[in-house]
Amino acid sequence: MNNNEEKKEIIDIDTNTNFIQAIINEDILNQKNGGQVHTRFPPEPNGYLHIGHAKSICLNFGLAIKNQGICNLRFDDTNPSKEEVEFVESIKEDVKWLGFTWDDRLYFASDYFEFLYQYAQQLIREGKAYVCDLSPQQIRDTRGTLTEPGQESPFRERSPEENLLLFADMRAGKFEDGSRVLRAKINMAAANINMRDPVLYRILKAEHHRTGDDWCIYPMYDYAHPLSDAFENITHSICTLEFEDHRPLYDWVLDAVPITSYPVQAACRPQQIEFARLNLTYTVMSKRKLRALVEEGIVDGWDDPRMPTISGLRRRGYTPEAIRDFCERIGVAKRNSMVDIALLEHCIREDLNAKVARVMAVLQPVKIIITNYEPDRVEWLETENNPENPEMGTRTVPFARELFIEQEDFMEEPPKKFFRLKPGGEVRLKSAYIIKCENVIKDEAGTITEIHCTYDPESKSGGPNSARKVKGTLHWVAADYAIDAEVRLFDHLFTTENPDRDIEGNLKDGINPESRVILPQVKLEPSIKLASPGSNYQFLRQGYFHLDSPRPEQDRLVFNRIVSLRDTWGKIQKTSGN
RNA sequence: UGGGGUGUAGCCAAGCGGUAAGGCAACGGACUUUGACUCCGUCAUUCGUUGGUUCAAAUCCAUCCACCCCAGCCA
Repeated sequence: MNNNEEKKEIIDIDTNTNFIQAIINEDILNQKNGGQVHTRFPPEPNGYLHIGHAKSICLNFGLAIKNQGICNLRFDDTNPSKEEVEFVESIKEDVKWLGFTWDDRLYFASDYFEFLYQYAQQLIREGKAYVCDLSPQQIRDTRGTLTEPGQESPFRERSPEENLLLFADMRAGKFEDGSRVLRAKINMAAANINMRDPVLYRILKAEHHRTGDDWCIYPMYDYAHPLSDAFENITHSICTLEFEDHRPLYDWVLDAVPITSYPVQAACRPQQIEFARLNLTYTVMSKRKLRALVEEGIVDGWDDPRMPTISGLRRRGYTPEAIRDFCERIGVAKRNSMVDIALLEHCIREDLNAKVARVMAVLQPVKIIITNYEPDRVEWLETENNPENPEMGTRTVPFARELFIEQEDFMEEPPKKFFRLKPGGEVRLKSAYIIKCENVIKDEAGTITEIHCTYDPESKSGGPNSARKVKGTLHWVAADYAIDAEVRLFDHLFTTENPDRDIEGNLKDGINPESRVILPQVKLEPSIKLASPGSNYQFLRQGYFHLDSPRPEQDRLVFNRIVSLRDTWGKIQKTSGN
């Protein structure tokens, strides 16, 4: 077996290959770029990151880790009119929170402005770029159409000397915004519109969040990006599908600027590779629409727990592990797709099920009186914190004469297979006793105020006679020991699976009116007093909940529902029309 | 109508000439002091279409069809 075959075998062990990893495997085999893998995550600091960015982050950092390579964090800050420091800080926080590190490899395209300027001068000297005095409208008018070639600019044949002077004057601020640009001299008849003498630099008298007013001309993405990649020795420059048409330009720029002249020692020829961005059912992902949700007050902010932003998911209670697992499972390909949000929900349930403590919480309480239990008696009963993980130990919960159970756990006239409390029926109270419904008390309006039950003292959980089986087990809380809290139930933000396709006009029209339901009077077992903000729990039989970090307007505990438990009974109910 | 992409199950996604992986969802069943979890089972005779090459095609060739992206001095 030769060296290459050995390597191939090692690579083949990794079952999680996608087309990009396949390219990398090939590159390593061929010792392209010395077999190194160096990627970058290059956000523009013009907004908050969302789960779609998480896919890119996991891809770029993940590929580096899997291939013993490195990944940079680079801010693509070439358009000062849209960018702010606030965004660079939140982006750094989100990447870190997701569990990735860039060590000392934090870069900004703006750090390269001087080099980029010098290379532009070089392009001018070589006759590969020229200053064009056409207005934006004129440039548009002469670019041609999808089917017709463009027309050459009357300034296309300016001499390098004149171009150099003009470009220097652009930098010196002698011209108004929009009055001149630097253009690459490529081919106005190219079938690919990006190659029809694209703009390399524009005049923008705007304050840049890092370089202040040092510059009034700024490089365009198509010029800055390939060179930034090259300066940083990026081997695999991964971006989304819409840049496929830009790849020839990416390569043109790299060809036009000789590698030997780089400010750093570079040995890499970066390769642009495009993949399909993430779309999720029941949500929107475009920055424009997310901003609209915030600005129109449809949600509370960028970190509203219903938002698909990283900060929203974090506030909702999603864990980095679950999000990384999700990104791993959705795969990477070139086909435009729409991932079912049920997969994300599966990932968070799986993660939390294994590691989060159980607690009893009655969301919509109704009172139970155990008529044969002494009024002043209280028993502290032991119950497991996590049946999936006995190492998490046990705690005690108080049992007394007056309890709360869930309203929906009692029905006077139950349907078939209702394994809960009903007149004359028995249920087990989790980790406590079997009780029997004896009597239902109502007010004048006919609403149930109390349910009178008796308990079977022999049936105590863990006791010698606890083996007696009844069909249902309910969660409960002792009334006098209950802690009050507010609970926010979250559901899909939109009612339609594909809001981008289905909603025309007002986003509001597509919003799920039950995307947030607030329950102000939830009863929790007393152990919850120990909970610290940001911690996650499973509320028994309900779902996974996250203790919200205190906000100024919050004067009590607030729990966000991350996701409900799977609910087979609820599904049966729905389909049977009850 | 030009150029660039993509079509494999309800949703993702492997597959790269040798007879359709895996996950999610769904549906049965077992277990259950969470109607959860777990477990077991079912779920593509067929890969956008139609032809062709071949002993053999999701894989190669041709044809047609559908969908996505591109005419910013945004990224």
